[in-house]
Amino acid sequence: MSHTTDTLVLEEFLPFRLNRLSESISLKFAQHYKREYGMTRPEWRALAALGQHGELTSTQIGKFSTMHKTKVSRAVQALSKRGWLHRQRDDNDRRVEYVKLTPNGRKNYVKIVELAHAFEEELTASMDESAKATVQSALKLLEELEQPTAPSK
Amino acid sequence: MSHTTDTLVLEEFLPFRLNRLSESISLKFAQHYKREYGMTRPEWRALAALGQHGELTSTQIGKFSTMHKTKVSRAVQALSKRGWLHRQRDDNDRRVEYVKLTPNGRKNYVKIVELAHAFEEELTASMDESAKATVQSALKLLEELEQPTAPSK
DNA sequence: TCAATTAAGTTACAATTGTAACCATTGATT
DNA sequence: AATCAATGGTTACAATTGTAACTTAATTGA
Repeated sequence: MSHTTDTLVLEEFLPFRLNRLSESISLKFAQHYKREYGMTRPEWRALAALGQHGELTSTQIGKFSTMHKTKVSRAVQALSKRGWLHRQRDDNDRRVEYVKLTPNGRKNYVKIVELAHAFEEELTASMDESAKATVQSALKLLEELEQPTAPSK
Repeated sequence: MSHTTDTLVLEEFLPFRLNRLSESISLKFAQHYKREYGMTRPEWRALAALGQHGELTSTQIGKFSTMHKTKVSRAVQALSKRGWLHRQRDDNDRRVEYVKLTPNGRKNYVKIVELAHAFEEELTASMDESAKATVQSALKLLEELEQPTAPSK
């Protein structure tokens, strides 16, 4: 029927390309916060979610950072041990625990965020505005594939 | 100096977006070959490299599929055990081993490639041609960030 | 009110991965 | 030729992750 080839060119295959890009970029960024703070990726993500949204439950951290609850649990423990988080049980629903950054936690968050902004800027420094726009559009398009917009009304 | 914000919006951060996209898409595709062939991601990648390029050494498989040599080693072992690969020592350099698909290996490779093509088409079915072109350009731009083109001459 | 479900979060265990050490072999240096 | 360094590939061990079971608490509904 159609152009069914019996081979696949890996470098043209979308999942592979995305995976390769993501790995190499994430890894490069991870080196920064790993070297300077000994932080792991799940920890960075939990930190980022808390820094952006303020007080959150672990479940919410998982939602915002798309991590499984066990990863969240371990990341929260690790960040707590550093003294970067404050944890507080909900008195109405004692299963729930609210987590937020301590002053020290936020101080470090801010520093890492600076790192992040600098990293992103340096990474994309060689692209002109139109190239950047293309990347933004593409990301948006791809993200929409994931969650096909709910029919409005 | 510039627009240094003291928070980061995770959903706008390039490494995060790429990672999230890549994970969700790769995972979705992995379900196919995992369910139907019990194959892991490293195995699929090694298979893809061999299917595309023919006979390869493990080192070359690693190059083409961007995997570490231990991953390659284990993947090759697993595929061998299935009878999908044929391995042959180089007589000139007896450290090296050439790996290629057996007829049965190729038969299965072709089937999985069909899966892959179908998956990619279905995934991008909702995009029109111009959207697809945008995605292609963006991927190319991002990939160029990684390996800044060697100065010609 | 008191089982039976369900939810939030942790923990135990198995599978996967990464790092480093390791063989075996080849190539380079003397 | 004899040593030394480098290369292809595997293996051992440690760290990371994922899955499932578990704990505690809340909710449902008979």
